[in-house]
Amino acid sequence: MGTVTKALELLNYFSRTKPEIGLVEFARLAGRDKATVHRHLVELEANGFVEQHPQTRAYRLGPAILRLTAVREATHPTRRILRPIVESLAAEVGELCHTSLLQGDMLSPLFHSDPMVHGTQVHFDEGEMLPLHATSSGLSVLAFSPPDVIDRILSQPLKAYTDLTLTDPAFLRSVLDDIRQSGLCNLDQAFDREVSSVGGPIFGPEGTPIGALAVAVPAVRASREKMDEILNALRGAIRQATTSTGGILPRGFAVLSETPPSRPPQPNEV
Amino acid sequence: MGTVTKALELLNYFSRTKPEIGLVEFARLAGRDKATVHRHLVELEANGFVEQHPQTRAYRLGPAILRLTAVREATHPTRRILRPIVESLAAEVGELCHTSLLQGDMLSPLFHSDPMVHGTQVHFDEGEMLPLHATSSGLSVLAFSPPDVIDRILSQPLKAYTDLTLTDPAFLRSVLDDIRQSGLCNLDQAFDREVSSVGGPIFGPEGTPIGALAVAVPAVRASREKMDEILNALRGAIRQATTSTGGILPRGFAVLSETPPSRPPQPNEV
DNA sequence: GTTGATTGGTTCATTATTTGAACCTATGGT
DNA sequence: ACCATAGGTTCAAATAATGAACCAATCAAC
Repeated sequence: MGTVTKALELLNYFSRTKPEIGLVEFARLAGRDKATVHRHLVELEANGFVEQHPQTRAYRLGPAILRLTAVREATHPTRRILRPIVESLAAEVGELCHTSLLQGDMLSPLFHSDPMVHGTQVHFDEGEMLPLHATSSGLSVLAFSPPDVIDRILSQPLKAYTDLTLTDPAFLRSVLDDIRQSGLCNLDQAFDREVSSVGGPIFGPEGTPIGALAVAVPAVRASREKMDEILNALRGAIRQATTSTGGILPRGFAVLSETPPSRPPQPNEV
Repeated sequence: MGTVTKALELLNYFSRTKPEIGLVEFARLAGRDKATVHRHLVELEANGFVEQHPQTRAYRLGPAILRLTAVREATHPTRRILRPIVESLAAEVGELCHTSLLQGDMLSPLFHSDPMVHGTQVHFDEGEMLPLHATSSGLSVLAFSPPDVIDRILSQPLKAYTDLTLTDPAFLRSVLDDIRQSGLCNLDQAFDREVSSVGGPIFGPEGTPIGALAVAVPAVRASREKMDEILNALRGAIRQATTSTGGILPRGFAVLSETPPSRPPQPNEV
């Protein structure tokens, strides 16, 4: 592992619940020597990726990332476009909805929207990366990814996040086949013991997935009817998210998402 | 210079006008060997800081920065708070308004808003860092910075961006004194030959500047009356930006910004 | 106060990583 | 068929990263 990666990995320890981290704690988290971590933090700070609280001397994310986001969004406005789609989907189904972008072999959460219409909410941490094999977002992305990606992911050890996480490669392949049929993935308590989720892929300009859109529902509220309703709403949001970010839906996908699942085809329809 | 810095500096070559950069061009820009740059890009890509266009193989900013921005904004919502302030100021004065955050000895642009009410606009590149000595934003930040920072900045060679850039340390110190009196800085064509600008500091929780808010006006439109009007509007925006991001105005500053410059004091006023 | 525990930070000889000239391959233009 | 330019790789030489030990400051308990 290169020095650059070691330094950049430090940034991943920041999260919504841990926005400031001290030197010694960083060294513990990263399992590296204090001196090494300090050098890395100094370099990150010099480049504005972290900044130091003047009093506590703890480190937090710096202004450089905000500027870089502004630069990327100016020409490639994924975030600006996806936000209203996520928000209106969340409002429509009344549940927490989130979107994430493919980053290597994980999904990098972009943001979420929680309409807060129920007493219990799903906890969602924007700092936590999502695995491809154990989330509805991840599996829906994987289903439409090139075969070599699928082979690579399924050949490595698959971590079980709960007792319901699917870890058998052969069974996962059959799940991926189902997802390719329906276009979406419904996963029950595979990543979080109390959450049932529905996810679908957002496609890029080459017709391959660049990210995902998903709805997370507390398992206690996840009735069959509710999940069907969410699946329908999600289908539309997926289409919209893909086309408005400049992506193209793969051939089969467009057809599937045109057909409302519960509506029988009309004979005279054009 | 450490390896981490060399890699991170590559990200600074991206800008609104240059959102994708190829390997060889990167090597030219950075003045480093192609092999070195390639290794750095591979590491940045592995961490999601850049991604590669599948067809052209050019590199662009990656999804990791979006996630990190989301994490920072969740607990430290500078961007979300400053946006409406910048937008309403831009609408009020009818000119391009921008905000930037202090990052080391430079200002890192956060975003800008252009109301587009005139035929000519100021060009503003979010990718370009702003120097402290040659911009109204920078000088207003410098004026309220600790003496050791002022000494450090003024003792290093000061680049002249135009023939009107102030580069004499002694004269700059007198300018800083004036800025401390008025709270704001009005600078004419010092960074861009065709732009006149007015800037003021945004203060952090310790009463030291964390960034700046500024209005940029095409020099041809920069009449005395217009600039005075802008100065007044900016004063209010500065107060609002500082307090709503959790900062505190330094002692003298609060008083100054209460007093409209062109209004004579009333004798019976409390 | 004094002690001890914890934190941020630094030093420098040892060690491992980064570096870059040369090389390979693919593509596009003439 | 040729040249120019692009992305990417190799491996010995050069350089930068590493970490155990050390220093200083802070804080809580006694």
